[in-house]
Amino acid sequence: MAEELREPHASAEKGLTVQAASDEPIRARNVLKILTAAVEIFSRKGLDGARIVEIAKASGLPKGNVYYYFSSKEEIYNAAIDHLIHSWDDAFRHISADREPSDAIEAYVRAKLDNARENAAETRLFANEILQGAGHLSIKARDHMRTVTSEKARVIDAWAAVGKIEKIDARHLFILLWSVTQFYAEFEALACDALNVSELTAEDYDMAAKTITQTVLGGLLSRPSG
Amino acid sequence: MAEELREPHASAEKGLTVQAASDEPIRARNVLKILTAAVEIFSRKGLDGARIVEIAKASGLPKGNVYYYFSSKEEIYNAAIDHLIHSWDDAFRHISADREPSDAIEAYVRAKLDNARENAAETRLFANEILQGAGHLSIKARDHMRTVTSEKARVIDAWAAVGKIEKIDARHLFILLWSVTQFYAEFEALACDALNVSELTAEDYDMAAKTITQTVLGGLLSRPSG
DNA sequence: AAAGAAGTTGACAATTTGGTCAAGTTTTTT
DNA sequence: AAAAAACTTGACCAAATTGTCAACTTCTTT
Repeated sequence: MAEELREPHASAEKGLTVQAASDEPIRARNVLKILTAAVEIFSRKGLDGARIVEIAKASGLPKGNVYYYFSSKEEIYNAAIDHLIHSWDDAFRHISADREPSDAIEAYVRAKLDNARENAAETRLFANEILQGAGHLSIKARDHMRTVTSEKARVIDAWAAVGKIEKIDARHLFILLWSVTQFYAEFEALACDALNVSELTAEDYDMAAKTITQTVLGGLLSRPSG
Repeated sequence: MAEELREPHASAEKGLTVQAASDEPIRARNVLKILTAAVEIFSRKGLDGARIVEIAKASGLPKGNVYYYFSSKEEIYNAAIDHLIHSWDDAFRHISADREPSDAIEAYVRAKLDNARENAAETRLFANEILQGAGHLSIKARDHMRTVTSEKARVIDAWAAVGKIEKIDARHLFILLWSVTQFYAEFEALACDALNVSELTAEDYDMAAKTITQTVLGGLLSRPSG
């Protein structure tokens, strides 16, 4: 032994992608570069469709350098999707029993839309991973999502129990809210066509939030006025 | 000349994938086999991620035979996505000015969900194509979608104008309906987690239709009763 | 400033992949 | 039944792609 003790492939440890410079400036910075580029490429092409030279080029690093930090394409992919879950259930905080349903749901929709707009690549990557069958999401991550969903479903049920909202299947309601809030980032090309614009602006997202909350809260059918 | 005049790569002519046996039984049958397998594989992996040996294996034909009918992977891909649009706006028929909004929208939601369930692979392929930027959808196809969307938006506007429904942004409303009805097929893994089931049954789809129409039509907030 | 650790790089090997093809078999036409 | 067209197939090739590595430079430690 004692010959080669350097351990190059430490890869994504704790929250390497979150904060950048501190005690390991070069490594942290380059890993961040690689993961940022990887999220972008993987989000469009998926694991098998992405070429690591593409990721290398997008990160500004030569390919050999990428392999200095990660030992395989799959390792990059796993590191990239690892912290997706956090931003996923972050917006869920707003669904809490002590708030008024209309406030809570509007806040949730806006948080979800903001996140989708600000982290479009991550949102697409998540979609891509689910499309392919979610084979790279850890059991732990999926368990967490199931737990949080069940917990929040009870909040909806409680609102319905005290007559604050209509009786509704909470889980299908969540699916409705997830799908539409993610749509604008995931299927931007289609959203642009539907809205007859060349790209989505902040105003489009704002109008989306208004339309979603108005529809989901108040419904389409005219209220019995007078 | 006069040596080799056979022209193998006629590929996907008119509606080869629609009807099977008739005047060109072998070709039609094999092209259908290939396209069916291709839709499945492409829907999960995308154009770049799919391997043609995989498609060949899934179609039960040797790779060389696949290349007898198609000259390249991209040609298979284009043939596969070509007729996706048809099923897309098929459900849109239900949104017509002479129907009652609640009937029309419920019928639309059910038609869209049924189609997503029956043609899950096609639905996923469409999603995958849009995710990647819709670069393989023809200008003509996208124009058609824009036209139909605008046309149907006028129906919504007309309903609102005569007071049958609340004033709403029709285009964002369509996005809401598209996203949620396609979600169950595209992100089945996530839907299963959310619903706490191992696979989606007809009952799940039925409950989805009920929840969507109830929410969109009537809204969550309790009606002023009494 | 010397030494060791960390990071960089282009060239290289091994494998996979898209696509070709000649020689065969089956089907259709005459 | 003979000829022609359509179809089948595995072997083959060239290009692309993943992953390796030895030599090199830069940074950190003492």
